[in-house]
Amino acid sequence: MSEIKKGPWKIEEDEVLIKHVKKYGPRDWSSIRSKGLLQRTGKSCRLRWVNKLRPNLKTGVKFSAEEERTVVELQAQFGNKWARIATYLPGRTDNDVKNLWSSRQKRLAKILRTSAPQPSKPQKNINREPPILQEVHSVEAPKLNSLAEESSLSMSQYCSSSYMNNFDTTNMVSLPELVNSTSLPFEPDLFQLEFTPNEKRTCIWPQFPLPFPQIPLQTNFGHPLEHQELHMKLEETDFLDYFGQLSASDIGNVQVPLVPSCSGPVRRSEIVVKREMDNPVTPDSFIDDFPMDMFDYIDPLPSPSEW
DNA sequence: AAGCTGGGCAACCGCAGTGAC
DNA sequence: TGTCACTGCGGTTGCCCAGCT
Repeated sequence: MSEIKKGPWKIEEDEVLIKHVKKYGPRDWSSIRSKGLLQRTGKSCRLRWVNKLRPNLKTGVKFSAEEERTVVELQAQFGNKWARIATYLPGRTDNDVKNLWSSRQKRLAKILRTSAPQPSKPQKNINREPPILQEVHSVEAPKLNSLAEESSLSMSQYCSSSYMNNFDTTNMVSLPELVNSTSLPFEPDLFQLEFTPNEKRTCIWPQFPLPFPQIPLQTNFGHPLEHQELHMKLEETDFLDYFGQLSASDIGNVQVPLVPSCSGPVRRSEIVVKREMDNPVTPDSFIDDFPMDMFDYIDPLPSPSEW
């Protein structure tokens, strides 16, 4: 048997493959080699067909913002089930979706990495904000990208964000933890942005008793908050809107479905707004280029101006 | 102009599921 | 029931090219 050929496909090879599929349908991939038609493995032939030769593919067409949003939402829902996600995007292959996601994560990681303050020694969750919040404080305005039209997000998107996807249910974060800088559920490795697919993910707010713990919240803006005040402010934010008509005391063990909802408007992070004041950049350009899940993460926090 | 870097993309690899025997 | 071949999927790698220095 001749050597197995690898590497880029030639036009002639494509033609042979197309002929085979026309004749026998998209199957019997192994027979292509056994018949001596091509020196490619069956797997290689199938991959070539699925990713490049199949009809109705959007080859060379960039993902639209809508498609990108769909990918983000479905990834939150299904995890890294690229083939499954691709079925929701006509003309897109699992490889396309996978590459898109990979690029997106690289882009985000770079934004976070390049803007991160370099600590002299790693400190583990001591008197610090969640790392992501720190990054957001200092991040520089990136260039625009296709996510530019992202302007409103829901709390459910927060729960379905890729950040949250980093956590197994064992890593669920409570709201008090989120706002309490002395108790952090995050690990520095979060910035590796490696995900743990988990189809049954739910966003659980374990034991969210109100009023909040008697720990003054020390923000980056130097505004200690008493829990009652924070409670009041949180109620004013639309983050509680997510929970619909639940009273605050009902929120103790809410399980939030990960399917993104179309709930009401959610403001951009006030933290980002604060930072914009410190480092004026064009607001839109600053906001718009962030991966939407970055805002997902920080949306629930109340506005410093409201404190 | 040359070298470097990063993003996008195509293709390969390894593993798992499934069905035929 | 076990084995094998085939197929599908997700992770990873490597190439190409545009933009930057």
